[in-house]
Amino acid sequence: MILTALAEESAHGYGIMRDVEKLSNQRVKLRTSTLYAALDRLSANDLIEIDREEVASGRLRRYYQLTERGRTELAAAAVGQRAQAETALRRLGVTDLGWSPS
Amino acid sequence: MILTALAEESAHGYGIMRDVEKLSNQRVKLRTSTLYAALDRLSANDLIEIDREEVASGRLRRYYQLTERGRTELAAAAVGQRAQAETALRRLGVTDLGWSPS
DNA sequence: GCGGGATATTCCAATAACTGATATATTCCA
DNA sequence: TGGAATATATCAGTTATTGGAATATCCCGC
Repeated sequence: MILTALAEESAHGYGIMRDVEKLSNQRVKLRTSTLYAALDRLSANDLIEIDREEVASGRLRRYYQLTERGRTELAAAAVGQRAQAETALRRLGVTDLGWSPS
Repeated sequence: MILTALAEESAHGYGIMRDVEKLSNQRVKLRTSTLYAALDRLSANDLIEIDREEVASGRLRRYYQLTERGRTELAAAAVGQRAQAETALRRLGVTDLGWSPS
């Protein structure tokens, strides 16, 4: 979800938090401790990298962006997850296969 | 993924393991320790329950099935994940939106 | 002007989850 | 006869998440 939040344009931690909430229809709320730790791990694994740092009104803002590897892995994961979700719905016999991506 | 594995019919641990591998195109391999602990947790959370136990050739086989709650939560999660995957692909500019659910 | 919520990151201790390994036991195939 | 597949259990060690507190500014309403 963090990678998805960064798929369109670079964002900083707090912005990612808000986007992930929106993406999940408020069902997933990242704690700051989870988020910043995840950001560090994703950086260490070369899936994201620092785009730039800004200081706006005394507050630091560190913008992250997807790396090429992050882009590739997100695409692969998304294709897999979509297929898995379809399988689940088909197996459950859910007939309404409509959706509204945000 | 465990819930998805159980969406069609009840299955036992080892069968779930194989199905999850298949569902994920071999990308996710559940370790036995992960799997059986997860099964215990899902039971405790009333998402799955024991369907029946069999003894086939000296080996125990414990079949699990989704509870009504498990069914509902899986459906909700699948709808959410599909939407999230679509968003990711759209944001990445992936134009091939076809898929082949297994 | 004052409290509260939003913005923004950092760090900690406690809890939860996953990993890798080992154990047990049978069946089937080469 | 040795290895892979089938099946589950359990343990110690690592990794990840949680919930909280700390720090600081800005904006809104009252």
